[in-house]
Amino acid sequence: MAKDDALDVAERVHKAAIRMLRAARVADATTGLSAPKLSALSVLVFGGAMSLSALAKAEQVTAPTMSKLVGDLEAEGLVAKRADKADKRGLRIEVTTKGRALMEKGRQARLALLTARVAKLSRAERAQLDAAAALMLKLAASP
Amino acid sequence: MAKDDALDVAERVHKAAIRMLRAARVADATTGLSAPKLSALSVLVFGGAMSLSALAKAEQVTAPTMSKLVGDLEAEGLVAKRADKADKRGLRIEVTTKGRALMEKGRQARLALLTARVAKLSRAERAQLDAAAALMLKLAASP
DNA sequence: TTAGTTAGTTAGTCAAACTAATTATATGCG
DNA sequence: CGCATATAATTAGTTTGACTAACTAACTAA
Repeated sequence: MAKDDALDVAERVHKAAIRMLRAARVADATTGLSAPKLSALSVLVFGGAMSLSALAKAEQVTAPTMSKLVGDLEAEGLVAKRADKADKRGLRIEVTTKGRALMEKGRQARLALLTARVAKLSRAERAQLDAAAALMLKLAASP
Repeated sequence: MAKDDALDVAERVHKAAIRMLRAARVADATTGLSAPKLSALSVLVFGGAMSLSALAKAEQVTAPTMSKLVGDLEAEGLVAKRADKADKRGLRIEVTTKGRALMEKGRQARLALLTARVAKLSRAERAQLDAAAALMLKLAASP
């Protein structure tokens, strides 16, 4: 049976994830923040304070790109740069209370959109979705 | 039980989808094409030839932005513009053979990455993932 | 027929990506 | 130890991709 062939499953999950996130994306406007800035902020909130290079790597951009983004976020009071005690070249980039609040707002808007739709599913379907979420995380983390 | 609450499920699926696609994204470099161009090309391949405004809407950008992107893609020989017979103002944007091949290459690279990981799952897990894909499409299409 | 709408393009601006080069600090080897 | 090399972040300059405003051409309906 072709239906559970790894390639076909990868294909369908890939496409479905893209469509779902694309639909959710329309909610981002509520923050007034650009997608790259919102995304960087989100990584900081969930991953905790980190160096500029670590953040750049997480976001798959170069250090200069992230340097500029973080500079802008700092100017808006959404993140703060602290010196790294152990390494004088390095930074610790932290989310401020204001930054956390704004990120949370955008996140809520996205989730509200998705939640309204998830709520229409049956209990069994929600369980199915939840189990798949764990699997997708596993795929993402896979070596 | 909180575990199948709609908000929690939405939250976990949202995060998992983001992480999975972020992991897959590293493969896009193989095409030499930028993300917006690759994405537009992909919409054309799967959605078939369409007008500029339809493509712009699908990609959630404005008409001028898409006009420039399509112009670039045309210059690279990846798409072709044809006049709309019924409406002389309109265009039909078609993918060329070359465009289709390049898009397919990028798609394969992404999917190869995911497929390798999906293949490590059990048959039951793949089935679970596949069922969830259908549900995510439903969420994306939901009004 | 003419007023209003829709399709697409052009012009101009800004944000976000890159590479190359700079500065400062760490690290490691002879 | 001292110098070469590597690493962290920034600065400078360029390109790409996003927007709005303004335009032309063509369609639609009063």
